Amino acid sequence: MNITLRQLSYLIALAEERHFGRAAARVHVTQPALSTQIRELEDRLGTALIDRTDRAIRLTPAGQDVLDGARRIMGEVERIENRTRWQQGLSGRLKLGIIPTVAPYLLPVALPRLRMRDVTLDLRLFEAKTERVLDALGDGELDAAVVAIPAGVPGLVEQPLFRDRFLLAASRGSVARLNARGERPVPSNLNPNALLLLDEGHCLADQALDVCGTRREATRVDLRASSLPTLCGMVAAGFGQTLLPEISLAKECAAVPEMDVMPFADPEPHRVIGLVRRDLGGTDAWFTELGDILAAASEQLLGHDAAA
Amino acid sequence: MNITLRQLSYLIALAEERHFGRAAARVHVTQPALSTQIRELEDRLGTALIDRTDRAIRLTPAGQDVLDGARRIMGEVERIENRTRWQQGLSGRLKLGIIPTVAPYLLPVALPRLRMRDVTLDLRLFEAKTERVLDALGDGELDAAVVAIPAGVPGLVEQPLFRDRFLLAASRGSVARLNARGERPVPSNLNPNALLLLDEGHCLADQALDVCGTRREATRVDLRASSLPTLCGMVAAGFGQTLLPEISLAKECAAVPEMDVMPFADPEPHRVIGLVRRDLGGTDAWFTELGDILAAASEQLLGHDAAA
DNA sequence: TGATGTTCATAACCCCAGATTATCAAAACT
DNA sequence: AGTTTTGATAATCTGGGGTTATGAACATCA
Repeated sequence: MNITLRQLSYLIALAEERHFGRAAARVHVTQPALSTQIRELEDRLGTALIDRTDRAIRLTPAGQDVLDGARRIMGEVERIENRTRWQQGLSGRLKLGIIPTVAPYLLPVALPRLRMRDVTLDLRLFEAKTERVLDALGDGELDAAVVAIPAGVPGLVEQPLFRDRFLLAASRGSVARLNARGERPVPSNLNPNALLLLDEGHCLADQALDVCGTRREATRVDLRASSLPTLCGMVAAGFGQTLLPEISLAKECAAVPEMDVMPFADPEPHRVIGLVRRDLGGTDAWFTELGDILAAASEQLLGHDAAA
Repeated sequence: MNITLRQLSYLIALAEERHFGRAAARVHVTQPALSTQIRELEDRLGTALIDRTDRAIRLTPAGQDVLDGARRIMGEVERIENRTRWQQGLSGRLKLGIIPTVAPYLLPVALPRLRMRDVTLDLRLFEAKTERVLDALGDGELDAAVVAIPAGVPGLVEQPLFRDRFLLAASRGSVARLNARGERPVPSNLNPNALLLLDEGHCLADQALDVCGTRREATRVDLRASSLPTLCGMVAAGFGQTLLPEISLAKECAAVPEMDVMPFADPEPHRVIGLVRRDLGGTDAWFTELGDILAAASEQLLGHDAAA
């Protein structure tokens, strides 16, 4: 058998985690798989690379030497991938992550625009909560992702796409009553107990809690929706009120007529949706190109220029 | 799927052969296997690497770029293998090629000596004619080989092991008759028609023809042995005479008592057996160590110091 | 111009490398 | 001693990558 990139990448993971189990998790395999690959690398090279005498994993001198080479090799591999993959702009396969509170609204508008730009583009979408999207991005499973920025993860490049205002959503009656008073509501004055939120892990829920100055414990924990349409349904049924991102309005208001929205008082709370990618130092023409298309889509969707 | 070293090595072969079939042969796979790997590399990178429009294979600019990276990577891989594999001297797995006119005589003496030196050594032997041995060596399938030197192949390092004299072998009667004359035979005076040789491809046959100043066509082409024991049997049965390497004498003379040998007149014809390896610029302690053991074995076998 | 040969791509099938789950053994805590 | 943690080993299954057979495109030649 021959030495493989797989073995080298496992070695790197092991050297950095100093633990077989964690290293295995990092490269998304089970611990025995990693163990055997390391062992095979060792007898291929005829040398022990890992010092197993001690409890703590440590590299032998030879192991350190191989590790250095492995790092150079994997770096060169990554360089190859990045130089070639995108040098001809936005084409080929593109794996894009996107959060659930944006995807169903932005994509129907953005996808036709992408298709218009390049019919050969093979787009693979990955819809998941922010954390999983960013993990996948960090692992190189995704080429880029649409999330709320700043993501607060080092090593990522962020490009703002649009400013997404939050609006108060409630039943028609409640909104009419508020309107009658003639003043626009203030987020921090909302009754936490009547505030409906998305399930845990959705950044929108965190952002809503943030702008309201509330903690999750103060809210109705028995009523958490796993998607915005569900949440809107609950709001319309009079279970409470919530914050809706502007990007969802057209679709949700049409789908749930018993719900109404109204803007908050200035300064209006909002989130910024951006396109992020790993910082690889390569050309980023494709990245800005993709960003432009998505921004244009949001502009069409929001009916105005919401450049963040 | 991920990019692999296999794909990169296939790309290098293809770039150098400029031909799918030949490149496939070079890496010891069939043409479809190489084709699919190249294709997979291409769609992994999202770019055409090979310009197939023309009849002649050519790399696209991207292909050239990837090729450069691939070369760096494979170089680094090889460096890793050579640095680690032998840094602790002669141990671990050792793949050794050896020609058939040396193997059965040298090995029985050399193997115990190797084992004595290091019981952990996992020795894999490959017995084949010179050409195949050198091919395997060049491919990196072998770590070293025992052949007649100079091998005439660039990029190989040669270390002489011993001087192997050729002696005239014939039936007891013939040898007795020659001895009676009181003079030692001269190779170029042998009757080509009575000269028995090994099958084609054995370097010993070429060397015998060389020292006799004869061409193969002049010999009895209907009597070619595929091994020295067979050849000795033919000689003993009175079919003709041949040249035997000194290293084979003890064994063959004992096995075939009806055969006898006598030395040639000075300057005695001979071949030099050497240990060869690829020139990799790494440490060669293991190489000289192995050479020393083999030379000592030959010394024991030939009963004298035959340092070449 | 049709026949033939060369060359790369594709299809169908097969096998082993490498994954998984389950389990063990040894060391490090209670 | 009992429990937990961690890496190694065993048994098993699957997909990547191999092979052979065949197709399609193009060049070459009678």
